[in-house]
Order: sequence, then C-alpha cells, then structure tokens
Amino acid sequence: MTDIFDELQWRGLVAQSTDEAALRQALSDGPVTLYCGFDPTAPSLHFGNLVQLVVLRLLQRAGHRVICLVGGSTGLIGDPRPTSERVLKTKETTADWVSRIQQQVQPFLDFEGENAAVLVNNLDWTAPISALDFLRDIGKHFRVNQMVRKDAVAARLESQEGISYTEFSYQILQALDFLQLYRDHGCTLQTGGADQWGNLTAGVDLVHRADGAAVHCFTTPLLTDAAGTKFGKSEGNAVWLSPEMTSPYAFYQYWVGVEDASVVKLLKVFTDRSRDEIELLARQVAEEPFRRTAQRALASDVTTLVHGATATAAVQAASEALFGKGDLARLDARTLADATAELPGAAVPVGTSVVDALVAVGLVDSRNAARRAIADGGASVNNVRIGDADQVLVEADFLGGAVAVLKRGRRNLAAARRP
RNA sequence: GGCAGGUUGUCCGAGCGGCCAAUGGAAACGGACUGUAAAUCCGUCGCGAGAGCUACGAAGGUUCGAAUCCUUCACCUGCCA
Repeated sequence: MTDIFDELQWRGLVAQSTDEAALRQALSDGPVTLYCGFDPTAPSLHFGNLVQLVVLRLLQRAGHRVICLVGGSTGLIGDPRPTSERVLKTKETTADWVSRIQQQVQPFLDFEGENAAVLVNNLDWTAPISALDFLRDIGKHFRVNQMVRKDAVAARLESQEGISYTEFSYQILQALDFLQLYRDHGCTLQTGGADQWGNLTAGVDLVHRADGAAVHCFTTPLLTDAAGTKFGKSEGNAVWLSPEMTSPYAFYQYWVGVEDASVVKLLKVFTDRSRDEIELLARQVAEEPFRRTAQRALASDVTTLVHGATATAAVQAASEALFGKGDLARLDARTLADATAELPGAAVPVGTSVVDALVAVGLVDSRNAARRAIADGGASVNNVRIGDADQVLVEADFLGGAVAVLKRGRRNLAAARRP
C-alpha cells in the first residue's frame, strides 16, 4: 500500500503545505481527523469544489476521518476575492444553499461505518457567540499586521474599492472553525484550494496560539490549462455539479473536450485510475491522439463519479451517436430518440425558419446572432450546413418524423423536437 | 459632517456636446481544420428583416442635439473633522 501523501503528490493534488515531514508522519501514524469547508456561494458546488471532494475521498479511503463543513456562517460573510467586494446574500438564501450543498456532498463520501464522514455547519458554533466574546476570545489572537498581508486582503487594500470590515473578518471566522473542530473532534488537518492558503494558515496559527497544538494544512493547486486559464468554465459558464445547472450531457462533453496537453493531469486528479492505467493512456495521447481515448476515459469516469453510471451510459451513447461518423438519418429511430433526449432543445413545429429554430433551441441568443452564425457557415441541420438564412425546417428535416438535430460550430448541438 | 475624485457594454478601459451602439485590450463565438484537442490566421461579437428601438449608476433638466453640461439621489474611493 502506497503512502497516502505520496499518492496525493503523485496525483498533483498538493500545492503547498505546512511542515511536510510532520504531516506525512501524522498521516502514516494512524487515522487523522481532517476537514475541508465549502461555502454556499451558489445553489450548487462546481468544478473547483470537485477537486476538494476528490481529496477528501482519497483521504477517507486511506482510513482517515473526514469532516465536511458547509459554511452556514462564513457564507453569510463572504471570503474576500482579490477583485471586488461580494454582494451579501440573504440569510434565507444562504440557508437554502447550505442544505442543497449538504445533500450534494453525500455521494462522494461514506457517512456510515468505521471512519464515517461527518457533516457540520459552522453556523452552529458561530451564531451563539456574542460580538464581545468574539473580539475578546478570538480577536485577541490575531494581529492586524498579519491579516493585512494575506493575498486577497492585500490586493483589495491596493484596489480602488477597498475592503469592508465584514470581509476583512472572514479569515478569523474560518480560523475559528479549525479551532472548534480541533476541540470537538480532534481535527488536526485542513485542506482547501490554493487560494485558501491564507485562511488555512490563519486556522493553524489560531489553534497553536489558543491551545498550543501543532496542526496541519495543505492546499491543492489551481488547475489551469496550457494557456494558464483556470479549468472549469464552459462557454464562459461555470461547470456545476448539479444536473439542473449543468446537464450531465454538457458535463460529459466538457471533459471530452479537454485539450491533449492537460488530459493526463486531469486523469490523475479526478479519476481513481492507477499509475499503470494512466501511463497507458498517456502513451495513447502521444501516439494516437486523434482517438481521444484518454479524454473519453476521463469524461466517463468523472461523469460516473458525479452523476452515476446510468446517466453516464446515456450521455455516452448519445455522444457516440451524435458525434459518430455515420449519417444521422441512418441511425435507427430508437437510438436517435435516446441520443437527442440528452440534448438541450425545444418544441419546434414544421415550417419554422432555421433562424427561429436556432433561437428556440437555445444555440444562439437572438435572431441576429442566428443570422450571423448562418452567414459564418457555422450552423447546420442534421449535419448539413445551412447556406440560406431564409431556409425553413420541412417535414423531411425531422428525422423519424420527430426530431431535427441543429448544430452551431463543431460541437454545440441541440434538438428541435416536433410538437 | 466638510472637501475632492469616481460609477461606461461579459470584464478591463477610452470617450468629456453632434462624425457614438460608443476607440482599444481581454474573454467568448464562428470559419480555415484536421482529432468533439492546441497553436496560427481571418471574421463576428446590444435588440430589430428594416425603419428604428434600448443602452454609458438612478431620476429630472438645459439644448435642434447629451455617455459628454446642470440639479437631486444612490453607491464607491481618498483627504479632513
């Protein structure tokens, strides 16, 4: 059995850590209790959070005790972004998002058995504290001089906009979580994204100052593509874990579309595949990249992890059918119906102009945009390029009498379904 | 509370009475284009078929004409109290 810290490092999941030797020792000495927090900044978790969930999962499987924290209180305050102040969400909204995220986290961890994961909400211990106790008992441990040097805070102090006292206080609240979990659960390790380093070390410092204990933290790297752009955006939108916000089809497609230069890195991070398997896939990327074997493996594994095997099989079959080499019209009715069921789409009657159909189906935002797409030669019906903006969908365009496949560019598909 | 500066399209950022649907970057999208990859080059990038309409923090006003001038309000920043 390999050392879990080696495993994490090999998978590229460790960016920065406190005393590495001590942390490595602690992890190999026996079960460590660790936590990672997720703030409710949206009704769903997203790509970036998935990295953290994967880390927790690996650590739990290695026998460690995982606490998953949802930030009912920190979510009310807002982690300072380097760019600008956040708009406060109402308490009701935050509470709603907390419960959604608590649900969402369940499938990734094991909440039963020997080293069952624990779900906590920091509102439980933060809400009862009075402002005076907070300032006296917690605030006294913090030097503003240090707080001001944290990256996000420093960036905001430089900016025109400045930073509110509310957001400035954020690091104290997060540090308090670590102290609380250390006291209640013996938690001695916190993980988080690279941007969380300042908040994590604030907690490590607080535990040390308040209780004299040495605890650890490590961050995962920010995942970027070859051009240095953050992963997790698809057409400008975040890739969400909630099927309502990013459909399993779109989710799968996101991963299939990963560039060659990054696919191996992502396989290591997001899949359970062994070194041997990943090395084999890496060779295939090098030798026959056009097969996209690694991308398909990645997409399949991650979609299964997030949406389950059934949904994955459906979107996979759909993708094969729609992006396959064959003529769409030759697909049998059943396959076509299943495949297009995964696509976004709308009801479009026979006789609708292709311009209106492209809008209705959501491939473009406006009729003007639809015309432009057609003029650019970037739109097609059933894989046949539309040459004329006045073209109308006729009976024969609805394959099997039911559905026309509209496409913008190489990979944006939608279904025009006959009502 | 006083004084000064700011608020422009997805983001950054010019414009400071007509030539402004608004320069320039970035992002995004499409084509060439193969591999549902990258890079490169070219194109597109408010709504509307068009007339036109809506947009430069909000509401009023001046003017033949306002993102640009005036008034009030809101928010942000800095200095002073």
